[in-house]
Amino acid sequence: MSLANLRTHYTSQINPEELGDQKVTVAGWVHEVRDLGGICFVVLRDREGRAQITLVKKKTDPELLEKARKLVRESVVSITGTVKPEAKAPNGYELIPDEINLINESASPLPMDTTGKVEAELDTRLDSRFIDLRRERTTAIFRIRHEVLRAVRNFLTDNGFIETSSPKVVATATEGGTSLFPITYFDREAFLNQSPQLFKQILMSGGLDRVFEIGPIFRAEEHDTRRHLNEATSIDIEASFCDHFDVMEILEEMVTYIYEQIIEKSSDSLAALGVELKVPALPFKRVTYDEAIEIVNANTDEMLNWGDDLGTAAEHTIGEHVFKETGESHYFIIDWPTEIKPFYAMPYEDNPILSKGFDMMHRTMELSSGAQRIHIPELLVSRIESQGLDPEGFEFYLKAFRYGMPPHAGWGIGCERLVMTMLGVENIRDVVLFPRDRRRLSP
RNA sequence: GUCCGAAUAGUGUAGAGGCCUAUCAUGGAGCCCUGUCGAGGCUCCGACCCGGGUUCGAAUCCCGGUUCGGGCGCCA
Repeated sequence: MSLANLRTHYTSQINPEELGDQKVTVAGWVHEVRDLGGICFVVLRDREGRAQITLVKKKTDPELLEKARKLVRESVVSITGTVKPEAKAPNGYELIPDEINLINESASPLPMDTTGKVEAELDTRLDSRFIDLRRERTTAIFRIRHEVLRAVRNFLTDNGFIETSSPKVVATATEGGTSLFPITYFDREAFLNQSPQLFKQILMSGGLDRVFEIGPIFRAEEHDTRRHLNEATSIDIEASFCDHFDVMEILEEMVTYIYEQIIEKSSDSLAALGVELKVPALPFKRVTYDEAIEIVNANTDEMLNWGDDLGTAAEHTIGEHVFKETGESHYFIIDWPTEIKPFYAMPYEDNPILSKGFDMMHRTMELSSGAQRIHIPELLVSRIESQGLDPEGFEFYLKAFRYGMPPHAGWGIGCERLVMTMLGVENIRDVVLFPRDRRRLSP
């Protein structure tokens, strides 16, 4: 038996002028039942919206009316009825039912409210994500995330990038720095990959020229903040015959394109979230590392020395400073000391204590980091060594540099941070369906 | 990891040693109600995180634990 007869239309597809007096079947969840005595309203919710089913006591089969009154909220139903244009009804129509098919009754009470009357805490919502997703606000976030990723794919594809995938199970640490999750790979130890970095660089040696990847990254850091996850989604690119400034332009253009696309395609979701988006102005301000240090030292009690990394407080100070000056949330920090950037960041030829690494910042947090990469094998080996790492562990990677590696550059941007900063969401877990953090491993 | 804070019906909350037989909202059960759209009215149901301690008496104070939230660190 086909289930196609359970639904002919989404609620949003019912146009009362076109479908007036016609029979339709809608399927979804019982959002609410409002029984006024002589008249009873059932609100059915599907992914696209809601429909009001109206049963007038005097005109309805008593059995059907009783069935409607007894519906348990959040049960799955399929309802067939006649579309009746009605100015008093939400969306300008209501459905006069012939048949109410109770497909799966919900248990009661619900783990949380779905109507927006009583807020639930994030932890409660994540424990019952399936119910949380039945709330308009939550769905809106994930609809927008989908459009963000679609915009990324469109933009990068249109700019000559090929979508690739790199392994998530790897033999060795990719970059040093962060801790990795060890796993068992048959009889060997392996790790979950922290970044596609080394693999996308190898693809440059392979001549793919411009690649991108959207995929999971794993970090075993025991961080405990509103903007960190142990499993995140990274959007990465790598491009040959480019320097860091070239890929910074690609990055800022991509970000503005995404904002434009979300405004165009997701106005309903933005409205549900109460967010009014402003497209960032191009080009993003370039702040040098030296200027960043000065801003922090001039505006706070903190005294940073040249060579120090920028902490959370420093990032906020610089972000607020740039925002005051430009009215923009996005900016770059460039010309970082080589020593505090990863080994693969290219030092400036004429001043090797500075690197061609950059960070792309939002007022509130770091969104992306990138660099022109070292393409010269000898230099790469000496940088690996000077960061206290063993080049032998990187042989699979270094090999690709000895047989014709073009100069190249790239970046990675955190998908969740991009979405949360765009929507003004305060906790990164809000923009992940099933977040993995220091404590949460289920659901 | 560390510092600060919190934990009360399914959900969100009030509560400052006896006023607690624990507040309110939402929810659930039931009744009334013909235009609701956070419907309204009435009745009922449902909770003090765990373990010690102080006290005549603890939801309330103290100690330990657990869990959650926030800041910082680590990191992107």
